Order: sequence, then C-alpha cells, then structure tokens
Amino acid sequence: MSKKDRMGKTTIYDVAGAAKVSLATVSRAINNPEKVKPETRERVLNVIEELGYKPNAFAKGLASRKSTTVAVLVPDMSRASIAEMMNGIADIARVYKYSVLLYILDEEDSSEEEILREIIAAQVDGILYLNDEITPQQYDFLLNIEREQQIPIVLTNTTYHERDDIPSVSIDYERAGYEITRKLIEEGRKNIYMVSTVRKYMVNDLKEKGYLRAMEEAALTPQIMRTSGRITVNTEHFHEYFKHHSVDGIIAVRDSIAVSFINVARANDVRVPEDISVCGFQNTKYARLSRPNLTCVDVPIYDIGAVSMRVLTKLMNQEALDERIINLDHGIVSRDSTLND
Amino acid sequence: MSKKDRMGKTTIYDVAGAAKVSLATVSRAINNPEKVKPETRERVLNVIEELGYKPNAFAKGLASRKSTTVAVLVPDMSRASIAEMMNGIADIARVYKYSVLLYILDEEDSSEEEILREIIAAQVDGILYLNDEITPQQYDFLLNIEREQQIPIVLTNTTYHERDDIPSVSIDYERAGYEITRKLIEEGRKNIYMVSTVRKYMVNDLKEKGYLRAMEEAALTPQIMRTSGRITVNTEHFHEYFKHHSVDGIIAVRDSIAVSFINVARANDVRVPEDISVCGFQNTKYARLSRPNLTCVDVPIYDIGAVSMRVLTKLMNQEALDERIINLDHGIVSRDSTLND
DNA sequence: GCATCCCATGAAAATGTTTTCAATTGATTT
DNA sequence: AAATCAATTGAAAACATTTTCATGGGATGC
Repeated sequence: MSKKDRMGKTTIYDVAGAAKVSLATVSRAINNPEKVKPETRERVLNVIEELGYKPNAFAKGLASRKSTTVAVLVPDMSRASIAEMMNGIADIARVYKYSVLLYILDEEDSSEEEILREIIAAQVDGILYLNDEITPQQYDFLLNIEREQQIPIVLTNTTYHERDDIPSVSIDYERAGYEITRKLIEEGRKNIYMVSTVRKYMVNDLKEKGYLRAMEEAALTPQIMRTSGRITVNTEHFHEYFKHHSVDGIIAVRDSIAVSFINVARANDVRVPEDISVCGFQNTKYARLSRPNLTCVDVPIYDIGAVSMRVLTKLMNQEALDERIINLDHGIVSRDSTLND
Repeated sequence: MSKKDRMGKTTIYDVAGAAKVSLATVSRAINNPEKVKPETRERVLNVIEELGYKPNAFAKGLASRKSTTVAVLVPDMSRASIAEMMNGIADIARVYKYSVLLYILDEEDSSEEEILREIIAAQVDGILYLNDEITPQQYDFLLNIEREQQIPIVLTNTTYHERDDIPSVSIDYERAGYEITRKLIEEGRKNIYMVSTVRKYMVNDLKEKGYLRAMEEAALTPQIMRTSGRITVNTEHFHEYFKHHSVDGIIAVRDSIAVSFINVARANDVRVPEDISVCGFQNTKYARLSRPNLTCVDVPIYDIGAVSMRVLTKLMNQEALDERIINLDHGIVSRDSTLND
C-alpha cells in the first residue's frame, strides 16, 4: 500500500502538487467544501485518500487559532464520581469531534494557576473545570481567563455561590441535602448527624446547607462532623466520636464514607437501620456493595459530565445558552440502610 | 498585576523586545539554558515571568516536530484500576512536561482503529495503551503504528502472550494467580473456584493460568466460573450457580466481584471465612470497605501507571530500555476473608 | 454589446516557534 | 601582536497550515 508508505509525512504541498491545484484549494476542499467546484473537490479528495494525507494538527492549530481540543481539569482521578464524569465528557467530546486534554491536579503542589497557564498555552478551545474545592482566588482567576482569553469555561459538578459568570452544570445539592435529611426526619430520627469532609468542597457546603435548613425547620439540633475521606483515618475517628455521642441518623457526603460508617456501627453492635439510619450521596458501586445496601441520593454523574461537555460545545460555537446554571434532576434511592415503609 | 492583563497573548516577540535580545536567545533561554550567558538568561527569564509568557504549543510543535503530548487510550474510565493508573500517568507526565490526551474507548462502537488514526493525526509523541481486551488484530495494528509512524507505544497493565515487540509494564499476573491459589490450598481448601469475566481480558487470562497451574500441581479440580462485572447480574448468577456446587474457596479476578460474592454468601448463611475463603485482585477501596475485609492480591496500580509513563518518556527520548517486559512487584494482603494463621 | 457580479482559484501573508548558520566578541595560545 | 578558539548572539529559514486579497472568466442584466 502506497498509502501506508508515506502515511504521516505527506503535506498539503504534496496533495496540491498531485492534484494540480494550489494549497488554498486543498485547504478549502477539506474545510469549506462548498467553496470549491465539485469536480475539483472530488479530484483533491481522491488525491488525499490516495496519499493518506492527514493535516498536521499543529500547523492547523497555529494558522487557525483553533484546536478542537478542550482541557479537563480534575482533582484526584481515583474518586469514583470524577472517573464517571470523564466517561460522560469523553463520549460527548467524541460526538462533537473534540479532543480531550487531561490535567490532574497534584495533591501537594497547589500550582493550579500554573496548570491553567499551561492550558492556555495549549490553545484549547474550552475548559471543563471539575474541581469543587474552588476558592475565591481561583474563581477570579477562571473568570479572568474567560474574559481576557475568551476561552469558555464550564464548572462541572460544582457551583460557586449561585454566581453565573461562569456557567455550571450540577444538581441542586442544597435541595438534595434537604430532601435526604427530611427523609430521616420523617422516619422519626432525632439525632441526625451529617458527616462531611474536613476540606472545603463547594458541593459539600451545599449539602450541609440543605441539611441545616431541614434540621432547623424541624427544630432539631444540627451536628456536623468533619472527617477525612480516607478509610483508615475516618474509621478510627468514628469509633472515637460516637462513643461519646448518641446518634440515630447519619448522612454522609459520600457513599464511601457512609459505608465506612456502617462498618464501624456494626462492629459496635449497633444495628443498621434498626438503631440508626445511614445514607450516602452519589449512588456509586459502593452503595450496592455494602451490606445493608446503602440508601443514598442518586446523582446523575455521567450525565453531569456529558451535559457540561455539551454546554461547552455550545459556548465554543458562540451559541446562546438557555440558562447558565443548569441543575439536572436527582433522586433518592431507598435501600436497606434506612427504615422504609 | 500586569502579569494577568496580558496573559496568553504575549508572544516570543514581546519577550525578545522587552529583554532586548533576539527570538533565538529567548528560545534558548527556555529550552537550552546552558547555551546562553547566565545574566542574559536571568534577564530573559525575568521578562518571561513578568509578562506571564507561555510558548504557544502549536508553534512549538510545528517548529520542533515534537508535541510533548502523549495519548492515553483507555476502556471505561469508571473502573477503579484505570482511574488510579491515570493518576500515576498524569503525575509522571507532569514531571517530564508532557501533556496527556485522553481517549476513552466507547463500549459499543468498536472503532478502535479509527481512534488510533485520530491519535496519529494529533501528532502525539507516544501512546499508552491500557486496554487489556486486546486482540491479535489490534496488536498488529499497534505494531504497525510503532513501526511505520515511529510512535513509541507502551502497554500498561497488560501484556500480550509474552511478546515484547511492544514494551509493557504490569505485574506477573500468572504468578500472582498462582500464589493466591496456593494460599487457599495451604489453608486446606479443596473446592476452589476462580470467578473470572465473560469477556476476554489478557490479564484475567493470566490470572486463570496461574490458578490452573496451582490447582493442577495440587491435583485439585480447577473450576472457572465466568460472570459479568455488573453487580446485579453477577449477584443473581452467584445465587444460582452455587446452589448447585459445593465451594470452599473463591478467587475473584476483581475486588468488586469478590465483595459481591461475599455478600451473596452471607445472605445464604455461608460464613466467610469459616466456611469459605474469598479473595480478590487489586486491593482497591472495595477491599477495605467490605466486611469481612477482603484478602487480595495487592497490585501497585498507581505505580504501573507511573512506571509505564516513565518508560514511554525513555522511548520517546530514544533511550535504551533495560527490559521490554517490566513486571513490578506485587503482594498479597491477608485480611479477614481468608483463614490466616 | 457592454457593464456588473459572482464563482473558482491562486499568490502571498500570517501564525509563533525552533534551529541553522554566520557573525561578533573576548580569551587564550603561540 | 597575531592567530586560534570558544562562547554568545542574531538573522533568517523552516515548519504546514489557514486566510485574505486579488484576479480571471463566465454568466447575467440591461
């Protein structure tokens, strides 16, 4: 196959030469087919096929100032929710023919600004921001990028204090927090704790808000315990903490934390759900692998990824957005870790 | 900050102008610092910092014919092992200043070749291949890319029938399978089953081989059950299957499958580990969230990602490899789902 | 039959780097 | 003092596209 022999080395010059047209025509035949006479186009396209020509992405990007590439900025990929969002993102990116550049924030070197500069230098057409540990400085920095660089950004699975300068796709975590708390209250639970994270995540903040609202509404005393996401740490922590507190309901901000808690409870001969109801957030595989099966808020993680990528394509195409803060529907999956009627 | 004002629009010309040197010197100050006089370099670097200059990746790629970008081809990102490998890959990529282009294979459209063509067109310097469901055709295709396109490839967490045309980084899954089986045999288990996947993954194949070797060596009858990775499916499957078989040992090819199995066993009043020992593979979070805690083969997933990225950088730099099939060390974590002395 | 307009095309500029090659400078050797 | 050499720098070419602008040739309108 002569196609393979030269595969990759053929340039637009070779095509132009072989098709007896100019560079411009070849370029047009590829990118603006309607602007070249059908028979010329045909001829050019045949030569392209013949030579196995693929435009050099760099030259193309340089000349057109477009990359058809988006950057996805995520914290720790091993979080189940992040990974699943990536699936949604990648699927939609593929549909719209965008490539995905992945940037994983390093735990230690908090050089997020550095990474963003890199992203800008990479000339991406858009940015998906999945870090829900966002600070005011970071938000401003993002805003600045959007404004100065004209690079559209979408916040995925996070929002920033109801501001819509930067569009976001998420669920209404405040309402979800409220609803799941209501559920336990309606079960008759009184001492309902929320187990949240030490680190300040925007979405966990919202979950807490919803929890607080429900508790106050019911004239119950809210209690938020903050722990680490790491199993060994929080297991120890739970033992210690609940030795001194009486609890009959737990709402964890993540499934894995809820499962961790269930394990500790049962190790202490506390029955779930008879003595204590436990719920999580997300509906990950953990929820279904735990015993008892975990009741939790069902977050459409894949869809959040997919929709935010879709929104980003719209922004990159200068299309109008119906709304800049998009909250997808969530649900509550009642399983065996809570009292169900 | 004037840094932010001009962020991203600054070109090498601006830097050269401000530092009163030529383009070439700026370029050298960045890429070959030793070739420019220390004080000049200092001055240039200051200006770069001052202006927040970042070289345009396209221009750079075009001129240098290097992209400092690698493509990572993965199946379903929601598999815990894949996600964790991404962490390792990204960390090392960052160290060596490579960007990561992510390609997630779609479940249905098996257009892997199409994706690989895309990857080639993207002008990546190297490819990390994480799909352990590799067929002979796919292997040949990869080989062809490596040869014709001169794009180095590394197989991550998979190997292909001991061939080393394409370098690989993994663990010795055959040995791991053998060892974990030996462990159960030494516990005195006789009816040890391996629970593997219906789909043909290279690494599961190796695990099975090791299992078979240990069983045959011990003159026990090997039994391999194949199931789906999906919880709802395999739960049902387990119930049905083990109603008709007597079993005292289970080796699952994934932690989540093992946990699934434990749940089914306990639901049927089979005690773990008294009546039956259960082990998994990988040592994921699932293993520690299950009750009893899961004994499993400890696979250094992060390291596999990190090392394969490191190997790829060597290949991209034309450095020699000590060995083309790299097997990292694995371990066996004894927890409570097996009888330990 | 002439002016006008549009369509298809090509020439050349523009994109922002790296790299080659030549030139300059300053130091060292003879 | 001349010659050699190394270190430093700059000018310009190269990289492979897209895009702008100009041009020639038909077709259309009057």
